Amino acid sequence: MSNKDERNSISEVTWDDYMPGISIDCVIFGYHKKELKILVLEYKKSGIFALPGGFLRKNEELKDATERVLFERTGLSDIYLNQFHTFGSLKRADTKPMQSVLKKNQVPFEENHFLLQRFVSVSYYALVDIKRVEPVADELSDSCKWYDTDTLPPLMLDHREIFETALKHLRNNINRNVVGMNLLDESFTMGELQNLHETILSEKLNRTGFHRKMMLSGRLKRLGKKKTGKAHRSPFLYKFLDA
Amino acid sequence: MSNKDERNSISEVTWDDYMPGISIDCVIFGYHKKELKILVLEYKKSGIFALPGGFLRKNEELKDATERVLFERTGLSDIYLNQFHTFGSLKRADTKPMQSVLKKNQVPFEENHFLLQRFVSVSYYALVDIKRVEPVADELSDSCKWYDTDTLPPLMLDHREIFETALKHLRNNINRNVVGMNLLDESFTMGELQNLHETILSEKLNRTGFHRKMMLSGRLKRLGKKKTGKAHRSPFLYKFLDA
DNA sequence: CTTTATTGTTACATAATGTAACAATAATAG
DNA sequence: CTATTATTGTTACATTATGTAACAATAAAG
Repeated sequence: MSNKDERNSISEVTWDDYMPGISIDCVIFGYHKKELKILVLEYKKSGIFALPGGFLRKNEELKDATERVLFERTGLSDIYLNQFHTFGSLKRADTKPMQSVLKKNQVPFEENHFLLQRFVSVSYYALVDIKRVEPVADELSDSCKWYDTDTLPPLMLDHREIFETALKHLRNNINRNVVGMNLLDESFTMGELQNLHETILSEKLNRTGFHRKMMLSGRLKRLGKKKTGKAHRSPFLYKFLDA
Repeated sequence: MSNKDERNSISEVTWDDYMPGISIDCVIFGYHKKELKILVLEYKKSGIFALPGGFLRKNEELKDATERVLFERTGLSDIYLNQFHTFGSLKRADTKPMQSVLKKNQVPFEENHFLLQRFVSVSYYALVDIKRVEPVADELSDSCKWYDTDTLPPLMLDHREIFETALKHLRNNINRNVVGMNLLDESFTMGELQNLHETILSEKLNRTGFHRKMMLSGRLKRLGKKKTGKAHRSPFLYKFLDA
């Protein structure tokens, strides 16, 4: 199960192998106990928090680069990915946070260090099964952890805006089954699916209407019943038909 | 009315002032006589067609750069703009078409000429009133013209894919009033609005249903009647309330 | 066996949408 | 002036989707 060693193996690659000016940022959503969470990095002792990100190699497809970044942080390689926006504000040109990070890491750097430039960030959101993820921090960070989206720490640069834009797109996307397929177990009860929708939308939904809509959508297959051990009728299990 | 002289004034700016590796491509939609059109550049005598595009200056906001590009091609500065996707395929790294363009233009170039690199393209679509546009070609092109989207010439690199993705996003966006607001005159009849929707969607719509839906949406204001000179009841004029 | 909690189902009201018919009216032809 | 024609605005009704409440089923606990 553990592939942490293989990850972060950028040793043979130098900054020269990367496209300048282009970065990739990822909002990695997970779901557990009625809470929507994202992965956040904390840079070593600097109190600076950031979204997981990376850069594009000169001979690499944009999507492949994103999958590589995601693999390095999560250990997963079959992840649902959605490119939702590219951020190019001049606010992003402020290199002070990254200078502070490099100092804290005692990395010697010149003014023209690769990390100290303006990056235009192509941003993706990802949906993952939180139980399959083994978060690993990158070289400059000492933690990569799940944070409840309701209580995020202050994020560096425009990363808060990136997260909020991602959430907006996720909410618009919630009717596609990929959302359930990647955030829930393979099989789930109708109640669990409704809880997921309510958490993402921050809105209570009507039980009967939700049930009917899901069944009429034709995207669910009903499996057997699930013994919950609770004192009431046992619910059916469902799974998504492939998109 | 003519501001063609002020446009294309990049004389004081050198390639050094631009971010490397990042380009901006624009799908500029217009509408005339039940036809959806886009602006396409033809490079001088090379038979190579491309979407209007440009580059991002080092001290420039991404959106400002796009508005600058649009102003240079159309002369308009108050344009509806939507960033819909960023294209980073390795297919884009093929510099042969651009080399051919430079040769045809008798521009001497080295292998490391700014235009001969891999660009990641941040792409926008724009909606404009075709009557207000005075298309102007750039230095390397000899024409910038409207083409019916049903009969586009073959486009360079992945520009065909960029156009198709833009059209998909426009179709999803058609219910926002910006679509009508920027592609039609300020006031229009219900029939003209329906024709626009049908053209964009490539689909016949029901007249009664369309009329009712538009009126119930609360986004239209009914003005006076319009004399058409035709032998039938004269239609009302409508305008969009501000979004 | 009764109670309790939650799920599945049915029923009915309301709203949205599809479709057809009809009424209004501006120009034209006689 | 009247009838005709073409297109628009409106109304009516059927169909479908959605909101809401009531009821039936049932697994565990008392």
